[in-house]
Amino acid sequence: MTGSHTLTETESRVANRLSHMTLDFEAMAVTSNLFRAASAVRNHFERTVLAESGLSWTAFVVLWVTWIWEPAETREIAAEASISKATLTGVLTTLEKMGLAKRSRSAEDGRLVIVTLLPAGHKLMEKLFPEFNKHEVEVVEPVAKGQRRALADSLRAITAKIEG
Amino acid sequence: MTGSHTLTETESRVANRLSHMTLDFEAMAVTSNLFRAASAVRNHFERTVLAESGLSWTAFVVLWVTWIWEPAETREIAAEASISKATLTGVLTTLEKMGLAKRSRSAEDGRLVIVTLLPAGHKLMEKLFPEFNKHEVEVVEPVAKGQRRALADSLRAITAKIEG
DNA sequence: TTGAGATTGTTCGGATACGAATAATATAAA
DNA sequence: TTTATATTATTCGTATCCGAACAATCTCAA
Repeated sequence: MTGSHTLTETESRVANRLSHMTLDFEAMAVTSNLFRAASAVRNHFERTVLAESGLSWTAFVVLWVTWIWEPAETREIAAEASISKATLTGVLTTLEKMGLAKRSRSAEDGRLVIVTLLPAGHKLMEKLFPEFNKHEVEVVEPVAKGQRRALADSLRAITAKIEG
Repeated sequence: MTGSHTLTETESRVANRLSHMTLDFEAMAVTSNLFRAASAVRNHFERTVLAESGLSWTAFVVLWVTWIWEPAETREIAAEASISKATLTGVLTTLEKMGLAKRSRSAEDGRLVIVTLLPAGHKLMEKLFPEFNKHEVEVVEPVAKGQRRALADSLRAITAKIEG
């Protein structure tokens, strides 16, 4: 836990502040823990597996998506990486500066930009991704094996509901 | 889903790229969906409940933590909000500029900075938080009622494992 | 053919976001 | 008392991150 306060302590304080209101503490606990977990995992990955390559979390995700779907259109990448087009522009510039990926104009549609990995990008991902997955296993380890699919399903359901 | 590709399609592509490796797709699905969900929820909240107040997600969280624990030390707030001290400095400046909170030096320990809410901050949170919780309920709605506690517990376990 | 409307990537402005270095303060031992 | 060590918030540099405005391109109806 980041903070020094327990969940029940927080809930009781909130209840005091809003004693006249009916609040759904279970929903609160879900979103609250969702962000703590996402933030903790992201920082952990950036400080361990990704640190040696000098990649930010987002840079890695963009690289990964490109690696899987290449040649990939930027709009695809942005959607798959859950970032805006504006953000992707900056991250792609970073990846180009690092010599890992490159942009090229689409021949069919002059508006589109196509992204491919350079040799250094391929080499990096082939080394990095297995390590990354090992850390993913570690991260998920405290969740009982029989619970992991349910966890992924619940998270996917939340995303689908919002974005659907 | 943000992207146009299904999960199995992605997995099969990854398997092709790394057919010589043993990968844990279940762990991959958990972390992947964790970030999609967190990102989707955050953006949804920023575009709906928080948009009218002009608050970013982080600014809201900092405001909320302060509201609950006030008077609060900045190190407490940073830990509770899962952000670095450096980030908090900037966010607090924003909140002060908006007239919602204010800083003051601790009398006992000259190194510490104490944060309290201004009247406008109190008023805003009393109005905003119930609305926020309503959206939290909506977000969690697609997860079966009996599954919500398990979801929160799994997420908390992941955070604890990393930060413990 | 042309011109209105839609789509795409980039730019711009402003707000996070973090690690490292820093200055101020506190605490401890010598 | 003084000195070394530790702790705190801020500053600095750099990299996201997004919405809005923009220019380039495509589409399709008139």
